[in-house]
Amino acid sequence: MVNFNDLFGQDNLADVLIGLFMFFRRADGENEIVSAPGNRTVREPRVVVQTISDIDILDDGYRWRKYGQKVVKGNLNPRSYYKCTNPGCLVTKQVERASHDLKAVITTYQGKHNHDTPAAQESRNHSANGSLPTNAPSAITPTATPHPTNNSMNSSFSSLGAPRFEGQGPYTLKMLQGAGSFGFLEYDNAIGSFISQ
DNA sequence: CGATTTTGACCGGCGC
DNA sequence: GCGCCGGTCAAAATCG
Repeated sequence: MVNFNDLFGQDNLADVLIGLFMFFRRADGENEIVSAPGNRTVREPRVVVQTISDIDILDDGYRWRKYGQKVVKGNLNPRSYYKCTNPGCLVTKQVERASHDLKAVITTYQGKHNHDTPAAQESRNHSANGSLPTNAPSAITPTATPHPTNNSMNSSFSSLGAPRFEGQGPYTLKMLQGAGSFGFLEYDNAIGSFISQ
């Protein structure tokens, strides 16, 4: 396992974390309408994070236990399923690499942690831990400034291999140049229309 | 020795 | 009703 601190302390980090994009949307049942058919039990917030990394396991400060691995259609690479090991925390995440971009690791989080990050990392979490992350994995915010590796990594996620993003919550991510700042973009139904049309 | 990974089987939903 | 597909379980193996 590698955690962010380790990552940022090592040399191979050079290629590890360049751009990071997160798209999130709250669906915790507050303002979200989940009565639409086909949207039954899956209404937890989903966060899709794409990172550029050589390694698949990006430790975001939580502890995960792998519970499955599957090869999904449209992607040669297997997808791994992880669960948060903290008691009472049902957060899951799945990690897979982009179909043809072996450097792109797509991590999909589901649910919210109801506990603090295991006291392992305190990577400049200037924010008060009192209120847990609302819907964004705050632990993932890269602290170190990416390097000026001007890889024009504009792999637009046009037809991302991620299936089941149709209809309801198409969260996608796009890459920016992580020249020290990352952006949040919301592709509300852009992909949705792309698929359903 | 406990925790975690591995890997195949199993299950439920969906489309045909 | 059947088969495909994605997701989870669970037993054995492995790691630290």
